[in-house]
Amino acid sequence: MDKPINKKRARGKLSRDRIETSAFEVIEREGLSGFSMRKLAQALGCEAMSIYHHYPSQAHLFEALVDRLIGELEIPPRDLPWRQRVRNVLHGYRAMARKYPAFVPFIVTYRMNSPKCLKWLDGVIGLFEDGGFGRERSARLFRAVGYYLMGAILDETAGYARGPSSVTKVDDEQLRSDFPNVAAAGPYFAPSEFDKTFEMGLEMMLDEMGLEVAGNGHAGLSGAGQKP
Amino acid sequence: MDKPINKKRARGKLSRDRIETSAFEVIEREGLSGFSMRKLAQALGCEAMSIYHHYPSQAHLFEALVDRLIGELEIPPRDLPWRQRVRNVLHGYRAMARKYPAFVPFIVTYRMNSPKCLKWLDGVIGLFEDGGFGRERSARLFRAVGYYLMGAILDETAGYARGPSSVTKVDDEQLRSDFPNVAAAGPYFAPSEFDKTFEMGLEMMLDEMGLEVAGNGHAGLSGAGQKP
DNA sequence: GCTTGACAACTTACACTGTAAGGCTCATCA
DNA sequence: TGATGAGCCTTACAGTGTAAGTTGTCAAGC
Repeated sequence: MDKPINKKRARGKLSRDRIETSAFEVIEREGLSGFSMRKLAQALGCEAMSIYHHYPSQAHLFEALVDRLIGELEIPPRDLPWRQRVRNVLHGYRAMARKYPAFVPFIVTYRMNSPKCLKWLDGVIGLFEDGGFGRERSARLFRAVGYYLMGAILDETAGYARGPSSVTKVDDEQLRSDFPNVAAAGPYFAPSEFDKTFEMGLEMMLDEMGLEVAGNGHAGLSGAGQKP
Repeated sequence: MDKPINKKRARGKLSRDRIETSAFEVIEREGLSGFSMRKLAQALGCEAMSIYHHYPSQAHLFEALVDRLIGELEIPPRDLPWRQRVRNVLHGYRAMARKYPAFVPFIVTYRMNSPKCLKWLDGVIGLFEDGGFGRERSARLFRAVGYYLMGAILDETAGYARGPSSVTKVDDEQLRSDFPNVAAAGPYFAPSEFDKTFEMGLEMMLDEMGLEVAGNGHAGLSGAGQKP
């Protein structure tokens, strides 16, 4: 009774752009595990299989989603202080993650290999090399800072503050009596504290790297430092 | 032709212990997304629905798996130097993750709230409080170090070194010419470098915390330091 | 030994998933 | 005008988690 005789095909209705935009919406609305090609199709007003004319598989679609997000990120210009450039890169990534929280679990487990993603990766690693640490140390610092960033966005979007995902629950009273340290730390795990905690950890790592670059004090200002 | 007339029920064959052990095996063999109740049942030599007599849902089963893993972790004794205690906790968690790499994506997105997990959490937060940072700083340092750890085990188990998960691939030649920084950093992203990179980042964070605890030098030896 | 009850396994069934294979319609071009 | 192919739809299949109901098995009480 829904669509009586309207057999007209909606030609040209779909496009990669429209599909991807809808996909983000469905993912955020239904959650990553609640997403399905059929729900996406419904949001688009088409049949599920129509999407397969634009992407050969769901994996290809998701890959396009990552590409779109990473493609919007920028590498901070070289005329900024080095430390500020690193901050900007991390904040940019984190902002993207917080814009699409439901998609984060996919992002952090996705191994990027598309040109768009590699270009961004190349820029970020280059940024670390600009710090003058040399190839090896740059690579490792990039990794270490990346670990921190991935863990942070994961916790901030899918973490404890969203409530327990476990089925067996411990109520507040028992928490306070049996797990006092957790109870005491609880307030600092709240979403309102995310920024402050993230900055603290980030500046810790930057301090260490600054120590290294400048030899002693907290410098690590700009451009390419000394190479070993 | 498989089971001709053998209608005998295998009573008491199943147990939570046996199911969980098999579940870990199936997860590691088939991957997290390849896991299913039916495959688990097959590994156990029973029907899928029989498992539901021991766990009301797959979520409950997975929760039990996390509980089992976390339950095996230990809080390092207080007579060890503080810095060593932190190292031990992180190494313990990381070793667990590397033992069940396919399960890691679930672990890092799981919000623990069972008594067993909370007990461990309480111990770890308490360990940070033993560092003498005070409640707030302890909570934030716990979080920051946790971010680093989660990101690390995620990359080491599900990360780039396992090969790209993307569908569009860039070959090595193009990588070297178009993304030289990535190509140069590549060797340091290999699994053989995991330990070294992890230690570097960990010691960086410990150094910062040591600086804070001791006031200046790299100390932060043992027990409860001064509280602000 | 026989009956009874509860427990632990099995059977069936349903709504949902991704997607392979093929069909239909229409704009474009020869 | 007829052919082509792009763009969407239909059908179908093997897989998923799990609700509901059934049946085989064993221990306890008579």
